[in-house]
This record gives sequence, C-alpha cells and structure tokens, in this order.
Amino acid sequence: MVMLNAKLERDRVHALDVILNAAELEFSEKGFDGASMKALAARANVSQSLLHYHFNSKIRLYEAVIRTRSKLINDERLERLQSLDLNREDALFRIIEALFQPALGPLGGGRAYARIFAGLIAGHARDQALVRECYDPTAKVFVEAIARVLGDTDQRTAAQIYQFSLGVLASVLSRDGRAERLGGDAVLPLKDGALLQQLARFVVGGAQAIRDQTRSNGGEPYHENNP
Amino acid sequence: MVMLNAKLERDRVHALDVILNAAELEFSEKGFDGASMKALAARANVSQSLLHYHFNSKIRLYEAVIRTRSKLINDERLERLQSLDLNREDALFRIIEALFQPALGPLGGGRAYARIFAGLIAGHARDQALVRECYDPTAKVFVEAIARVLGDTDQRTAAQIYQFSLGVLASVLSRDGRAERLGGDAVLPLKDGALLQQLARFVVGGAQAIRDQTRSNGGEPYHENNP
DNA sequence: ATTGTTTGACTGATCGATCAGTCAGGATAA
DNA sequence: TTATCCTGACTGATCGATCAGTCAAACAAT
Repeated sequence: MVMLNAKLERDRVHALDVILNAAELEFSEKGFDGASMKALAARANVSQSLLHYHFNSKIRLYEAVIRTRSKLINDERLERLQSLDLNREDALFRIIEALFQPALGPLGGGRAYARIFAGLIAGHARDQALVRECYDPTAKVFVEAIARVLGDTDQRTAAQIYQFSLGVLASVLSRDGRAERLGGDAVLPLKDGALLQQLARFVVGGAQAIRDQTRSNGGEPYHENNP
Repeated sequence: MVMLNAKLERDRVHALDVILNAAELEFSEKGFDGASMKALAARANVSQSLLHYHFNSKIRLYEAVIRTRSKLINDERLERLQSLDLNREDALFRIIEALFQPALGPLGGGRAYARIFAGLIAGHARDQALVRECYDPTAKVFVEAIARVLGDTDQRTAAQIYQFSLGVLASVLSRDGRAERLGGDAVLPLKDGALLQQLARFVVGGAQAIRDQTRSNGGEPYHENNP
C-alpha cells in the first residue's frame, strides 16, 4: 500500500513535471501572453485539456512554474547563506555568491527559467503578487545579511543594493551574446564559473562604494552633490 | 501654401504622436502580446483600422514606439558623453551619469517606457534585431569610453561592465516599490536625483573592482579562484 | 468664382484564425 | 464498482488584419 501509493504519487508527479518543464520552456521563449495553451500542450506531448485538468487555468500553470523553480532556487540560496560565517572578511562576496550561484547553476533551470526571471524584473502587474509570495521572504533574509556585513548600513541602503544586484543578475541570465557582440571581434564567452566571480566582484565593489559614501556623509546619505 | 503644408504636416504628426504615446503606455503595461490592437486604438481614441493604416501591423507599431523613444534617449546620451572630459578623475562616474540620466529623466518617457526597456533586457527573440538596431550603436560608443577611462581594460571587460550597468538601470526603471518594501517599515523612496547618484556610485564601484582584479591578474583576468 | 478631380486621413463591417476554457466520456487501475 | 487520469470534440470570445467606402481638403480647369 505504501509502495503502491508511492508509485502512484511518483507517476503523478512525473506527469506534472513533464508539463511544468515544457511550460517553463515555452513561457520563457514566448512570455505569458505569447505562449498558447495549445503550444504548451504540444510541447509536453499531452492534450490541452490535461493542462486544465491539472492546473485549472493558464495563469495557475504559469504560477506553478514560477513557484516550483523559485522554491528550488531560494531554498538553496538560504541553505548556502546559513552555512556562511558572516564575520569573515569576504562575507559580502560569499553572500552574493550564495544569491547568484543557485540561479546560474543547474537548479536555475538554465536558459529556460532565466528569461522568465528577467521578465519578473520588468515588474508587470500580473507578476507582483507572485514575486511577493515567492521571492520577498528570501529577499528579506538577504537584505538583512547585507546590512549586517556592511556594518552600520541601514536596511534601506541594503535593500537598494539587493535590488541592484538582482538587476545585474538578470542582465546576465538572459544574455543573448550581447556583451560578446559589443566587446568587439570574436570574443569568447566566459565560463559560468568565471562569470559568477565577475558578477560577485562587481556587486561587492558597488556595494562598498555605496557604503563608503553613506559613511562619509554621516548617516544622511543621499544628497545630490557629486563625489 | 507653405503655411498650409506646415499646418497639415503638424496635424498629421500630432495624430501619429497620439497613437505612439498611447501605444507606449499600453505596451508598457501589458507587453507586446498582452496589448491588443483594440485596446491600443481605444486608448488613442482612434479606430483600430487607423493603426493599420499608419503602421501596417502590430509589430511595426511596436517597433515605431521603441525606435522613437530610444532615439530620444540615445541622442541625449551621446550628446552628454561627447561633452565630457574623459581625462578627469571622475570620468567614469560622468559616463555612467550620461548613460543613465536620459533614461531616468523626462526624455525617458517616465514609467511608460521604463517597463518596455526592462522587457528588452529579458532578450526575447522578437526584440533582438530591434535592440541591435536601436541600442547597439550607442552602446558600442559607451563601451569604448568605459574601456578608455578604465586604463588598460580590454573591450570585453568594458562590454561586460556595460551590460551589468544596464541591468542595474533596468532593476530601478521598472521599480514597483520593491526596494522600499524590502527595506523595512515606511521607508521613503529616493528622489530621482539622489537615485541617479546612488546608481552611478554603485556601477563605478563595481567597475573599478573588476578593473582592479583584472590588473592584479596581469592580463589573464578570469580565473576561478576566489579573491 | 464655380465647377469637377484627385488625394490622403479615417472608419465600420467583417474576415478567418486562434484564443482559453468546458464537457461528456474513454481508459486504467484498485 | 469507484476513483483518477486523460482525451477529442466543441464553444463563445477575441485576436490581428483586410476591405470598401466616407469625408474634407487641395488642386485643376473653366
């Protein structure tokens, strides 16, 4: 009975996974409105009706895709963050690594989820509630960690640094070879590992620059004078 | 005769502008696929047929919106860049200001174009040719300027810094109050001027961090060792 | 000045295609 | 049987696009 339920459950989950994976690909290439239920079904090799049977509506399927992938990513983010020693000198670098690595690695779903993620950055009304649900809790933990390791930095500044960081991540996740195109003739793309280092270095440098400016202004950070 | 032609021309241009402005709003809120020709027409207070009369197809109207706005932004970017003294110590900061200010200011079309711009970052296939046409030429000029002021930095690294910078910009352009939400209770949003300073500071700090790392590795920049 | 002609901006009606979603019922396993 | 998974056939709504035709202004001929 336990075995049988387990097998049943495994099959069911597998069928759902086929749909979710196909939907992730299709949504990433066409966007929510551009992807049709017919195309979604064809990509998963199931009938269109089955999508409605399992997910009730197109928007619910879309939400399921994002919930599933974001949970994988954010769970690993939190796990990596918790295993860090925030007192180390390179703590901020490690935090950014913990934030970026799960999205860049296999858990991030490769190019498939990347475009969806970048689309969420655009902040359309349809996605706002979903972002609040799936990303805000983890985001708050990271904002607090950033605020801690930056010393006397307030939450607002840390939140801004976090927002900037996600923008940098998005610019790379959905890369279409633009950096290589702009870089001149025949530049080779970076390996993913090297790219992560480059990304984290950039964010840490930026964060420290903001922190330093904040400090030198004595707690009233944001005047309009030039540096 | 000259007067009559002038008036006629002015009216025609005005009609097109009404459509373009309405389309910019609708596309920014709903995306390309989410915006219907019917809704576009209703927003411009013209018939749906008129959109096809002037622009032939939905995609051509979309392209016209992006061409129009991107030209305004990029022309001012280049103008600001050309008026800079790249030998000043804060040249990089000024370059980033020249890159960001036109997109943040009134020429940027406010929130309307911002979402469209952020959507372009997502890099869907539909937009790639358009981005190449409308943004790549200006981008190359800025990449070269960045490479110059960073000293011995190669084009590839400069292109990467440029790409990161655009990501940071996009994360802020389409802001929906997320930074304020994550920052804790009742944080006030920054004034636009202060936001620009914060943005530029972040990017400059990140760029210098990458440049310094590149230098210390002696021209073979991208190993996978941690700093 | 008063005609007739031409042009360009614009619209309502309507097209076939495609959309998301529904439903009755077949298939399969317990 | 009963419950769950799954499909084909179908619907009304909406999609982008096309078309014939209206209307006012510009032009040309008288």
